[in-house]
Amino acid sequence: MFSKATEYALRAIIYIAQKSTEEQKLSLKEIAENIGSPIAFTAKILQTLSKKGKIIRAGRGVNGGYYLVKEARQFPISRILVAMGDDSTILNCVLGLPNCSDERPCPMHKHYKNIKPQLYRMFEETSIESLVNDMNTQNIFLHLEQNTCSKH
Amino acid sequence: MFSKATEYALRAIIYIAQKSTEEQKLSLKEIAENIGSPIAFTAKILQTLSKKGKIIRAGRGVNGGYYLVKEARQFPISRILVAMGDDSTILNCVLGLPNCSDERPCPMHKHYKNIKPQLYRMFEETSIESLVNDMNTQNIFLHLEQNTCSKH
DNA sequence: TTTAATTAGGATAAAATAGTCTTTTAGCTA
DNA sequence: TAGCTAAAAGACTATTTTATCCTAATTAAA
Repeated sequence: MFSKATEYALRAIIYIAQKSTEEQKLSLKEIAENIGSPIAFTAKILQTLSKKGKIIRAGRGVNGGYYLVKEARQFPISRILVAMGDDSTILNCVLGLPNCSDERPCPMHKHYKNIKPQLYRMFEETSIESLVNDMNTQNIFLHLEQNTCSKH
Repeated sequence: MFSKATEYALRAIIYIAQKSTEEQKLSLKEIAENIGSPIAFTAKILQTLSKKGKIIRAGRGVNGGYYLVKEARQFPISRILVAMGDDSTILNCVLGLPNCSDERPCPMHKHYKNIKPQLYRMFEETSIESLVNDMNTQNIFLHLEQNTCSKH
């Protein structure tokens, strides 16, 4: 559905949002390890989320690291997609046609027209904060490991 | 949502399904022009849809070209995604996590769990034939041109 | 049986995506 | 201020995706 970079970005923001404060920054290493992403690639992504997305900020030097900017708790998840330049999935026609609309529908349009706004709203109306709240009150994690046993 | 190759494949199958019969085959050139895809790349895609997907067949030589295999009219659209190896979008977790499920939900899971089956069913329960029927009875096309004027 | 039309298939190229490595910059602390 | 630490930045590499080109194989028709 999204690029690897966007998947890592979504996981990183969720991890940072849950664990960081301006006083308790998270190192690149900690973040990369806990979201299962390559460390140097993650650095690139975090720079994008900082510079373009203004979702996180970085402190350098000793006790440096990344933390979520305060206002970002209210940001919708779509903000991450936009920062990563990867929001076409929730905006475009299934067949990739440039003019698909109710007025000029493609063959898939009538089937997708009720799903697309749900997808859009999922990313637009879910805030970073709400995900963190869910994680803090329910049994929700970023499960990285491959599930080998049948019971858990 | 899908790769370029998959988008071209979906458009190609829809075009072929609407216009071809075993007696009226369509040339590569005609198909590529009408779905707005690069001709040589389209050839590769049509080979995949023929060899791996068994959705179309090709006749070579004079009066050769592509046509939909008879049984393929009943095939679901998902068949094209599978042939192109691009069905992960309708199967995977939004965050790309390998174990995401009702039992081990990721933070986005509860928001996506009602949308994903709709997406899945859209491709699984819509047949190639039904799209052609819609196109033949309604004002539905593969609109390729960029829409410049405001009225149409 | 030659010729023209047409797809098949392999080699190659270009662009985008994914990922690494090295040097520079900034911030903390002794 | 010197020295350590961690991110920033840019160069570089690898892989995948997108796309092109050329030759071979196939087939119908002249």
